Amino acid sequence: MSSEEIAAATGVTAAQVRKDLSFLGSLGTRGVGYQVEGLRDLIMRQLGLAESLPVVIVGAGNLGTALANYRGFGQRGFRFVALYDVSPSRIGTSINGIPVRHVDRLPADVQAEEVAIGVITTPAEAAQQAADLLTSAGVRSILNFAPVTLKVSRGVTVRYVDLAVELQILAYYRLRVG
Amino acid sequence: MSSEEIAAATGVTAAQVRKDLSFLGSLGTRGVGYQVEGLRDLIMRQLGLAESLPVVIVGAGNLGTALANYRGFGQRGFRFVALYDVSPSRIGTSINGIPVRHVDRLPADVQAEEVAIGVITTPAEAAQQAADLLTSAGVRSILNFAPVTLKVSRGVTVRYVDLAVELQILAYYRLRVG
DNA sequence: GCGTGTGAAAACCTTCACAGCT
DNA sequence: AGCTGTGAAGGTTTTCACACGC
Repeated sequence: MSSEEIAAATGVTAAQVRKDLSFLGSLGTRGVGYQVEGLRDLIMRQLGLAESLPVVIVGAGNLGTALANYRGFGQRGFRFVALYDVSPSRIGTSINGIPVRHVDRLPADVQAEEVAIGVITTPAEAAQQAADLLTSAGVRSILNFAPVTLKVSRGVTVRYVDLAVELQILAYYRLRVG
Repeated sequence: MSSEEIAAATGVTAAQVRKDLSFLGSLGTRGVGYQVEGLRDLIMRQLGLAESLPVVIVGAGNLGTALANYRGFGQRGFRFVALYDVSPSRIGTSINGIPVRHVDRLPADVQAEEVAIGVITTPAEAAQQAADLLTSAGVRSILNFAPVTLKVSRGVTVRYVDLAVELQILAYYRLRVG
């Protein structure tokens, strides 16, 4: 597959594809193109995702449930250990085969499974508590869906996904370009 | 509130706050700082979000439901008109007061309500169809949660939120920085 | 001949640092 | 005295364009 074809399939420019891939080595064959399957494996290995990375989800509401139900995380290199909540009606159930447990059990599970990443899908009010719980259990990477800025100690990486912000960005382009 | 304080609250640098705001005009008072309430209103107006922008959601599964249940879109400048699905068990119900309708009704609703933005929360297989439906109804901005690249005509803006990619980005930082 | 790999150029974005206003 | 507003510097990312290998 040529860089041109990869570009068309992914919505990036061909030059960008070539530059980016060049950082990982000379992966293509001149005059021919790239072997996509090989690229995929190499990139997964570079990300440390050759075997699945364990992930926990804090908050078993609609969004947490949506994530747990989302197929395809397996092939993308992740494995959900459990969801954590405080609501008695949720605890003890399971979603797509993933158990819902009381947040009290999170620290032990994180230790046992060597969980590297935590996802926060709680209401905004509970997000900081969730972050504190995760970091004190040893999680150093957090994906936060709650619309609040989290205070975390140095060395902890937080990535934010704010659904309203995504819509606002679209609203912006609508006026400029679109 | 000073640029320093805004920076601390949002996780950006003070210089960045000042530069960004400077593009909208001379909004602060030297020696004093910014009036946050006024900034908020101005930015909302600049984004065309002074009065709520109508949005439709295609796909009333877990993720669509999560979005519909998410409070706070009102204050952020958006209003969900309806969710659309094809499952008879979902059609006719409502989520957080937002009706779930058959996708056939989408074009008429988009026209009637002058919907500007569509959100795709369908399974991957149905996402392209959803995009075609939205664009032919006149929607020119799409927020896509399905993990596929959409083919859309020129003039249509698509923004992607891929939950697995977000985790992969975290996995990357974990190796480099974290 | 075709498509990669890559220096060099261009575009873009962030940070610096300080003059100037309140 | 304190904090904004902003040119200039510095840094990063993207695009260009073409020599080189298959």
